[in-house]
Amino acid sequence: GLEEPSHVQLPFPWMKSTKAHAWKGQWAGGAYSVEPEENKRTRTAYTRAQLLELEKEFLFNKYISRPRRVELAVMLNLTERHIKIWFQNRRMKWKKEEDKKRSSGSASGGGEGE
Amino acid sequence: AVMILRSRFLDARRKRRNFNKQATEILNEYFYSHLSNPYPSEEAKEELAKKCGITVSQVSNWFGNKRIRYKKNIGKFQEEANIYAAKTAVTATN
DNA sequence: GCATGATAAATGAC
DNA sequence: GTCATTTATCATGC
Repeated sequence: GLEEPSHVQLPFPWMKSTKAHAWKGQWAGGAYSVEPEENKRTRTAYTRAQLLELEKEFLFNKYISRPRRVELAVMLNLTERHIKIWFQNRRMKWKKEEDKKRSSGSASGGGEGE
Repeated sequence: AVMILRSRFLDARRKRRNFNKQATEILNEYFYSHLSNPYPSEEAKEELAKKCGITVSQVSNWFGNKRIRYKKNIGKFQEEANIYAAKTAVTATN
């Protein structure tokens, strides 16, 4: 017969996917009815040329203006949203790198380099 | 259509080394004793980092990976969950 | 051959 | 806008 799970793992809220749940039902027959793969979150793979241009622009300034963003979007065949998000992520990365430099140069220890 | 080309050159060397068994032990203990909400505060992350001998970023990476991989396949981690559940009779009520 | 840590798009809270 | 996080993907370890 069917074994009854005596202490089923509670489906805590954090275990639910926020958007585009790409995986199949984990507790099917239980609490949730997870849809099959709908729209998988697409991860755009930027080309070398695109990244090069973006990096160049970032070197020029960390914040991109709206007009320039439109221009760049056309030039690189990307959406404005792509550009916007790329700059946001790039700034975070930059900040992290700067943080690392600072901590590495001052107080004892911290040399986490290669 | 969005053509996803695999032009992944060496953007960065993602060198990785596995953590100590002891570090993994500590991280897992925290994870399974806070399974209802496995999101350590910044303070908790720092403490874990110190105890494990790794950086705070590495702690964040570990929990990020653990959460997504756990919820993607809960069954796979059931055995591990039982082990750590028995190991720590701790109040997980945050 | 998958397990695992790191990186980077993409999302969402604020 | 920042920023922690999610998610896919990558590179490595074993």
